[in-house]
Amino acid sequence: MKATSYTREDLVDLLRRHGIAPTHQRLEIAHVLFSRCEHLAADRVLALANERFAETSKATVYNTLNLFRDRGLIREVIVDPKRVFYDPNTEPHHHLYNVDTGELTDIAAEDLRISGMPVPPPGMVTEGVDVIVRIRAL
Amino acid sequence: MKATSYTREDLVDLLRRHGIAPTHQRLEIAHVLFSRCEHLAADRVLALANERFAETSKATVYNTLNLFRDRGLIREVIVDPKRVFYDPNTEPHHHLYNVDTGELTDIAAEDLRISGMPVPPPGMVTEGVDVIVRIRAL
DNA sequence: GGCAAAGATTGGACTTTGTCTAATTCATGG
DNA sequence: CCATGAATTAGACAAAGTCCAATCTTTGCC
Ligand SMILES: [Mn+2]
Ligand SMILES: [Mn+2]
Ligand SMILES: [Zn+2]
Ligand SMILES: [Zn+2]
Repeated sequence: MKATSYTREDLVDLLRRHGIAPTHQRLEIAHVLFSRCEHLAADRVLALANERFAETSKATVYNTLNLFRDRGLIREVIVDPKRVFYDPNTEPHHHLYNVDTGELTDIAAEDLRISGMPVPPPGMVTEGVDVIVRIRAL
Repeated sequence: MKATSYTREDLVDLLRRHGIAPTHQRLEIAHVLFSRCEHLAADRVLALANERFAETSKATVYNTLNLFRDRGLIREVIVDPKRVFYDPNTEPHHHLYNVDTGELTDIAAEDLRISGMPVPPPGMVTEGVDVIVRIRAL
């Protein structure tokens, strides 16, 4: 939940370090993702990217989110069957999901200890461990 | 992973105990879910329910899965943004997900200990905790 | 059993999220 | 400035799931 403020140069640099050509649209999308530290769905990213000037298409938003995810800039959070959330924080951490409101918040990795992690079968690796704590009113 | 074999009477009873009228289609779907202890997506349930005789529609499969879920007979597993898996095992337990093959297997609750569970804010309750261990070839 | 009311099922239209494609636009470096 | 490769785009498409109005079953009651 660091509220780091990235300059345009920072973002250009970030994309370049991940082997991504820093186009206008990609920078706008990166700005949307990294300026706030929220968990956004694609439709929100599209809306926010076009808030000032409409210049980014739906196809580009999806292309870019998938690209950023493949290059390890962002991470998907699968918590709602209706849409994928994108998380600008790729450090290991977990999630608290309010099933009533759809609000998704972070749980720091240190705050939650898991013991007894299964050893992956030979020839397989553990890609990640997601913990989702679902909460609800009442 | 108990391979309990339910008779038709058992299933009628199970549905009645959950306040569900045991119709032909619901019994067939319950049979599909409880005779094998797998994690099935809706399209698989539809295919399996109609294997012997085609008598159950897509709408009924979705209606019934949602009903069974609401009444606590089955549980959803959200692990793949493309489809929901239905789990006939509603006891607390966790999941191992093979992202290459889509195979989903159980991790017994006792085998995985979680410490530091966040306390839900006042007026909220923890509905459940899902742990998904994602594994992949290589 | 027979009947009516309540409840369940159904085909198909619809919605939503996401992907794909072929055409266009853009960036770049020589 | 131009050629070339890369990125963007509109809109068609796909898949999962929901909704609806018409029809069919089930069930409680006589
Ligand atoms: Mn912006
Ligand atoms: Mn069957
Ligand atoms: Zn997060
Ligand atoms: Zn399971």
